[in-house]
Amino acid sequence: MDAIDARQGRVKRLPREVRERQILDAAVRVFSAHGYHTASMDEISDVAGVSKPMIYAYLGSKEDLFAACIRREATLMMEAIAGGVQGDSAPDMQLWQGLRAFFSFVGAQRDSWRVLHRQATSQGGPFSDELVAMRGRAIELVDALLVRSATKQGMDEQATKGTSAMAAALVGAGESMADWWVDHPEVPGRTLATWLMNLVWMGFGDLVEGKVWTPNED
Amino acid sequence: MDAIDARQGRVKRLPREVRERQILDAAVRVFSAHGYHTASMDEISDVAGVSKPMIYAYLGSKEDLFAACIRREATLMMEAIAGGVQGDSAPDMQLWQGLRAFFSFVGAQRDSWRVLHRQATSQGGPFSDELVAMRGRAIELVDALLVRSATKQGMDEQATKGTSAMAAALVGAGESMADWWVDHPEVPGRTLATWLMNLVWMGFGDLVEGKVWTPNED
Amino acid sequence: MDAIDARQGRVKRLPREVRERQILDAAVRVFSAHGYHTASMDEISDVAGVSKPMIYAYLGSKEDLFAACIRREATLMMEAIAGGVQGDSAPDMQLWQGLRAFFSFVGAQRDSWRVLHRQATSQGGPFSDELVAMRGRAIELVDALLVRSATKQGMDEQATKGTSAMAAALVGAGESMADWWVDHPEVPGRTLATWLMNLVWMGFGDLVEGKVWTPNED
Amino acid sequence: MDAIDARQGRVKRLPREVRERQILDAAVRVFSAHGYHTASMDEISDVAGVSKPMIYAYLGSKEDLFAACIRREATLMMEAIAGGVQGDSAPDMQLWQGLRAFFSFVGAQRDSWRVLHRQATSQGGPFSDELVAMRGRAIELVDALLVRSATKQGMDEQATKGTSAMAAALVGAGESMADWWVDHPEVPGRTLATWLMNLVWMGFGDLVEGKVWTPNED
DNA sequence: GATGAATGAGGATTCATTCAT
DNA sequence: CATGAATGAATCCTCATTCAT
Repeated sequence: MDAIDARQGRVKRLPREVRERQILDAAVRVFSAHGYHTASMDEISDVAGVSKPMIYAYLGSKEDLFAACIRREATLMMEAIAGGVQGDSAPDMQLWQGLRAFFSFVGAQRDSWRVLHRQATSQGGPFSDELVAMRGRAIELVDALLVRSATKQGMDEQATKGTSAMAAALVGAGESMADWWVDHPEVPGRTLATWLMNLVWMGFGDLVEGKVWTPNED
Repeated sequence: MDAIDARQGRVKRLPREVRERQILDAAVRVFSAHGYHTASMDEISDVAGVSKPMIYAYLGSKEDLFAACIRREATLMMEAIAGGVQGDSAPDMQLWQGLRAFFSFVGAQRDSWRVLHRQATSQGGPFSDELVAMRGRAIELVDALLVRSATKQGMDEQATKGTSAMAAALVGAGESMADWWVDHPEVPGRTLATWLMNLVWMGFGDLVEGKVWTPNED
Repeated sequence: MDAIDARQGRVKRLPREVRERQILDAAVRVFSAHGYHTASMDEISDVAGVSKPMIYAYLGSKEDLFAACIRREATLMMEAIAGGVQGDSAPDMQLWQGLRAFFSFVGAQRDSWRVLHRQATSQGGPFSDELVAMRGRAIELVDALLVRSATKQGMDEQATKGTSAMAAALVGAGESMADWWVDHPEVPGRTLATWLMNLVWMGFGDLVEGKVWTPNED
Repeated sequence: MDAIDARQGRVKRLPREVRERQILDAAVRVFSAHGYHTASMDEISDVAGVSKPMIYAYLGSKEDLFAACIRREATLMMEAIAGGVQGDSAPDMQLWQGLRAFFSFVGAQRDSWRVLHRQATSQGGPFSDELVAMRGRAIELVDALLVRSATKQGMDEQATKGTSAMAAALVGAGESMADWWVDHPEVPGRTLATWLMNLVWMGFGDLVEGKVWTPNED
């Protein structure tokens, strides 16, 4: 009455892997729609078509579940970006390729990823750990690009100091621009990438070449 | 502890204005520390040294209270920035002055403001209304600067299109840099302002002058 | 600055009697509109244009206040009815006069009295005391009429027993009819009185005369 | 008290249906005892031997719960009355049977039903919806009886007009008499039914036969 | 493996009531 | 006399989480 019950309807005895994906998909949807706190495990289990105990068994607590969502989505994004960048390109081309990939990804996930991103960065607790780490790695990558570019062109020690801050700025600029995109969906991602590229890369290039802006007095 | 308590008057009757300030101060502290959802009205009332009914009587619901916090803090910030910018300066100087003021303000409020900012932007609901509006105004101001600068130098129609996106990027870059600052508090705010100035302003200047970056192929 | 302040606006130093009437008027309005529990002392004080401490000083607790409302309104009603009945009339005419007065009163107070009545009879607690007493007196009066009428006509001992129950029924019928009136306001009160008179008085008359209805079997 | 507690299974898992009945039973008890507003969900859950979340999960909000109580009890009553009336009896016998059933039901539920009835009719809000509907149907049924009886005996057009008002009066008289019963429990329900029958039916019969009461002058 | 049943704990909100001025 | 200021005490409701089946 349990093992021999072959009617393939009643209780779908799916492999764990499939169940986990179902749950994560539902969780991403619900978290995106309502935010971390407002989302309820009940709704997630409903959307997933899985009972709550299963969620706890497979993914752990709500916090764990959220972290798993972030991890999965962020990983997808990093992979998308990494896949778009050719390792043997020049630094500027690499940055360009990365930006293109970034905006492509965000454009395709408009409703899910950016909301998750917001949620994760805003929660004070341990939630953002995954994302902070991911963001840190992104910043480091950009920083490496900047440094490589600068070094190659002979940037002086002094000026190098701020590259990491600038990398952070660049990443933030990208995020902010993605945000701006929500209200201007007609602009193609490629254009955004171009704008940002010009804005920051040209400025950085000037900097490397010694063209420094300084306030007159102050 | 009840009858012998000789401290003059168990309950100080303070005017509404004072109490409201107390409450807002406490609310900013608590919201910053725990985030909107996790913060409890109980804790806020404790920190404020006021009973909960007073909060509801004076500031309304939790949501109202949060909005009031955001409004107050954001207004303070905008005023600080506006106060730092001289209307008759050149665009680049105005931007510089604004950045200086921004980083000064953030530096002074390190623990409170930026967290509130995060909270507000992450909550999907009506919370962020105040802040979104404020941010919109900030972006508009920067945009005006960019446009003014570009026009003066004869930027072509085509290129002008993206100024608002770039303004958004710049604001985001600033926010992100402020975030980076948390982990590098030894860097003076002035330096941050300089970096950001160089990063974006120089790039923007190049753009205006027709030095456009374009991908080789793609 | 207190006694000599002759500007007749600021603090109206009205005699207690007037204040009490103001408060009771407001209370009746608010209780009628929202019901006892849902009504708030805040709203009553607002409507009365008097501060809450005054209410407590003059009328006591919320419960006391409600009782005072009931008492006042019920007394008005009893007086209206008593005023409409001529002591030297025949029983049937007295009942008729009473019904006329009752429906007149209810018709004039449509929005206030009946709601209060409902509230009072429904609250389990000590609220209804006033009203129950008043209602009891009304029933007694009707009962006296019935008894007088019956005795005069030589009703046998046995049949007399139920007069008090019938009086209660009559009062209830009147209340219920008044209720029905809300949905049929076009019917004049006089007509209602006639209907009720015919319904119960004629039946009672038959009873007195020995025309008793009994179930065939059962 | 924790580990050694050997009673088999601390929490009995009962099917939803059973729990719902338990909850409704408790709710009827508590609402009857304290009235809608004064009753607390805490007490209901205590009495039901169920935790509050179950109540909300199964029956919804306090308002919903109250409505469910009214609905259940009123339905029971209507069924009791309907079950007591024989469709092929004469109108007077049907009324008689209905009254008998009504007083039987009320007599058996003395502590619960009538109080609920009072509560429901007194609350202004959407509570009474169920009950108002039920009462309306009762009045319609009685009205139908009256009309049928009158038509059969050739009542004139004019007099027929007030049947619905009289039906309302009759229902109110019944309720009021049931109320009076609380203070005179020694009287058997059958007697009450007889009294009421005589009071209203005989009067109605006279009316039909043209014996109309009219005030002498006025 | 899978789930309906069950709850402890806590959170927002309201309100009658009373001081201190 | 008159009131704004202040609060203790409840109340409704929700939700993450876990058993027993």
